[in-house]
Amino acid sequence: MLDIKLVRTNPEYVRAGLAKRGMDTLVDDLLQLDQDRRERLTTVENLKNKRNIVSKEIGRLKAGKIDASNLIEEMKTVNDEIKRLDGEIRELEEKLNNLLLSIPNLPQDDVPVGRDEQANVEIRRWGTPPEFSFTPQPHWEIGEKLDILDFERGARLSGARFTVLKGLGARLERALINFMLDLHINQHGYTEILPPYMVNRDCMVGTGQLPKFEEDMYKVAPGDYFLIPTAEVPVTNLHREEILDVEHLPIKYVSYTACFRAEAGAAGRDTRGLIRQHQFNKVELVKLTTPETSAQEHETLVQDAEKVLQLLNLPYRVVLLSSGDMGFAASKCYDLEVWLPGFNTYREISSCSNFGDFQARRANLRFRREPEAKPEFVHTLNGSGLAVGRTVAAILENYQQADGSVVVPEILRPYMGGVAVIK
RNA sequence: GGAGAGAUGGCCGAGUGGUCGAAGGCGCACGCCUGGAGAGCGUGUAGACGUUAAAAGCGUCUCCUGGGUUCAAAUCCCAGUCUCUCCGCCA
Repeated sequence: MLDIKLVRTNPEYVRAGLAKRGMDTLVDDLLQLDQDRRERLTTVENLKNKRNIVSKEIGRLKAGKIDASNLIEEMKTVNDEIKRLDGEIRELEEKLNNLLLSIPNLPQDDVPVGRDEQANVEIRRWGTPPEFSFTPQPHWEIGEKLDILDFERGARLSGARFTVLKGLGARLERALINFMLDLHINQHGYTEILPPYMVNRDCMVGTGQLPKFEEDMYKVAPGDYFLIPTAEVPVTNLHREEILDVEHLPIKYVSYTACFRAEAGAAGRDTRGLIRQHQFNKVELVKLTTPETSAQEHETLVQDAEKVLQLLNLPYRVVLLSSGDMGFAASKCYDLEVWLPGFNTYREISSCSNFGDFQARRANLRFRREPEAKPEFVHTLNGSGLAVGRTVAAILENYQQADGSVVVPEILRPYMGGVAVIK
């Protein structure tokens, strides 16, 4: 959520930022609602002040057995006016708040400006795409032939975009989850969180999924629950409504969860394979930090995610997303794209974002520098470390051999009971 | 699912209609004291919003949430959420 005070004091800056996202008509609406609200607020607060003073006077008179009925009558008309103004203010605040909740974050200054992924900037590449003496297969064909991925039965159980993992396929998924968690816990200093997979509406508003993207979320029938689309939601909201001690920052959490996405707008895209599923596994990194350190923490977050790909020896590149390609809540975002030989291209496997105070303001997530200091909003960051299903796809495609078998990356073998080849 | 109890400041806890944003204690900060520490003593310790260029000051709101009664609500009424205890069910 944008800071209404920033809109008020620096509307041109906000207008310019939103223009980079391809929207600019909202600032005037915000200013008008804000001004209307403040005008009425000043009036009604003066009336309430009067009411408080007179009420105390009435109390004194009654205590002294003196008649106060004329003052009580006067207050009745004042109360009618207060009630009317309070109603108007409530309406204006609701409009203002709804509008603010539907406006995306402003891009940081070093984010490339553009309308879509065409304007993204490649930052660096790591590794060399493997050469094959045969035509590399897409992962779904490899997985089906090895009888470790079962798309047909996934569809029978649940429908399109659901997959069953079997035997060493299931084992590989589980090995990756444990490998990633161990790496981030032991080498990168994150604390593991295993959160609920269903959260309430407040959490979804806090991280920015609601109110704008409700149609992409799975809603659970009894109660007002949502299936989490990413561990970002429960983990970022863990400290909502809290004021954290500055010496506890940065807080670094790593969390494995299943993720659930309706993919409502993705009909016809990535219909085969593991790339786009309604349910998938992900290991997520989340940081809460101070404003002055968030840019640096963002860089190290990306490096922590890259380390997974490096240890698995999977070629990838880092891309800085353009203003038009970034997610709603992000102020700056790097994607990691892994090389997929079956697609002959790089595909997103991790998205690492700095949200600034955008989510913190929604979730009322603050910290205090000194015991007596005024609370400030933290900066929140997160990134996949990594999407597990896509990592399975990347391993199958990069490590495939002419005979249809797949070599297990060395670092995973201890997690696979020593299995070196899936055949 | 049934029955009951409860929700007050960072924490504990008092407060059943009127100088209550809230006693007291703990914790924390600063000062005094001390060779130093502790004890002791003193002072101070919520947040949001509005007014302001900003601060100070002032005002409004907040005692789980949302409505209501009243000139006046932590306190009375209604609805909801959450926590705890007992019973039932259950991996």
